Amino acid sequence: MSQPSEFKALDKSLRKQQVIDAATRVFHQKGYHSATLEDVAAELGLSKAALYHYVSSKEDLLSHIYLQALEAFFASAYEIGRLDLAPPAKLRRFIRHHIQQVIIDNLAMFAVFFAEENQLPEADRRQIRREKAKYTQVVEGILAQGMAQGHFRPSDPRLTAFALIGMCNWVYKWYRPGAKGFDPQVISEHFITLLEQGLLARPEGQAAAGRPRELVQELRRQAQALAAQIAELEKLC
Amino acid sequence: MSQPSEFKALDKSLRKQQVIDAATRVFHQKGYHSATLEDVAAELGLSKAALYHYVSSKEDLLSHIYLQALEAFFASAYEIGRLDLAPPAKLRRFIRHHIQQVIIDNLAMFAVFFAEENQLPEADRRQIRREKAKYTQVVEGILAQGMAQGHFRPSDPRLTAFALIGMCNWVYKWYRPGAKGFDPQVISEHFITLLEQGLLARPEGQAAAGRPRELVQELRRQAQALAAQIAELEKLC
DNA sequence: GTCAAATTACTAACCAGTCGGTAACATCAT
DNA sequence: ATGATGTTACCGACTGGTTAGTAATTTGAC
Repeated sequence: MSQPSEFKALDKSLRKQQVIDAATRVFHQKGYHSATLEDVAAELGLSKAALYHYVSSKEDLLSHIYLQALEAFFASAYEIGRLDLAPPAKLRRFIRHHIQQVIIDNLAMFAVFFAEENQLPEADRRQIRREKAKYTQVVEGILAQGMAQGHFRPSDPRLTAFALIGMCNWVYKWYRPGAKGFDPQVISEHFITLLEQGLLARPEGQAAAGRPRELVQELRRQAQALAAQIAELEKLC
Repeated sequence: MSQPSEFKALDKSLRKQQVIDAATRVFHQKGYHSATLEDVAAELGLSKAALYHYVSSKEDLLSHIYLQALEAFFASAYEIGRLDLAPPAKLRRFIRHHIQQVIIDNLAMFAVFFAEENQLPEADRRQIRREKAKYTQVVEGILAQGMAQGHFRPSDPRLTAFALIGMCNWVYKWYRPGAKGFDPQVISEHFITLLEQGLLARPEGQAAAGRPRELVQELRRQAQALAAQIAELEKLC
């Protein structure tokens, strides 16, 4: 019968997942190179040699972590990008998903993902870079669409995407699960509001003046940026 | 005489700095643990043993990098925090300084700083954590002040500080000096405008300025208003 | 009894740090 | 100025500990 062997197979892949998860925790805590396979084995109550039943090398272990991180990235990103929603709503969904389901649900995984890219062989590294670029492009697409439809203030979509993704990814550096601290939902909504509304108080921008001289410089720069945006748009008309 | 010995001392500390800089580059590229002292020595055309004239251990080398990173952090942060400026102007200065003089001027150093904290002994780690908290508090202070004075929309200053710092720190992940890509000044001003104004188009959150033609008109109006503000302020200077 | 899971015991490579030494140069008493 | 004495900057060769990966062997579930 194939039933038992399927059970076996399931068992084995389940165990393999446990090995990967243990490695993720250990690599996160000690760093990929400092961590030994004995550490990983100890985390599971196994001997080092037993790990080689499930993975072929330490590097293979790291590759698996990266593959799963990419899966987490793209689990819903594409669908959100393709949803039939107005860009602001799309963006809100994306941010909530990225902060909560991607980063916070996989803290250790992304700590490793962001830290150990250079330990991978060049071929894998190139793939990772491509996939990251794709992810940025999803955000860029939402932003560009929103600007074209007049929902968002016009600005360079790539630079804005970098800002947004950086703000969200950085969460892995300071968020600690449990107990006191910020709730994932609170973080998401705070970031969404900050991104949409900005910092400045709405009613009047007048009191916001520092020294006139600096303000003039600042306004001039804004004026230049505006002029560039106008020029660019006029080409399209 | 003490003159000659002082010259010597200067020479030695200069060489030591070269060693630290080389280590920063190598640690950045390969990671602290993967990098060997032979790699660092090769970068300088020296033998491994020679390094021990300038530093006492590999870990000591890493400590030096962290100390210098903290210096870079605080070189101007405190002064900016204490300046007699309105909070929005203070914040703009801070962001420009952080992106350009802290992160971009020391890319490799901060790549190491953000990646290798766990390789330091616990005592050093605690100090680093304290200093980072202080740095966040400078930003928090500016934000809280700005909210109290009605310049900024009220919100949790710590969470906003995390967002801001994350957005700016993340630059080290994608900024590549030289050639094509974004200019440090452009990045700073873009982030400042995004943070202050937010993403949403000004007049209404709706599709008020849907078509490019209307958008151009809207931007022209903004430009005129800006020009008027500039003219008015220049009279005061 | 057989096969998968796991173990103990081992090897080969690597690397931080040490040691003994050398060449170049400075210092200074004579 | 000279040569005795010390110092600085460096090197090649080595050591001792560590660790990825392997081989031979045991355990135990069905």
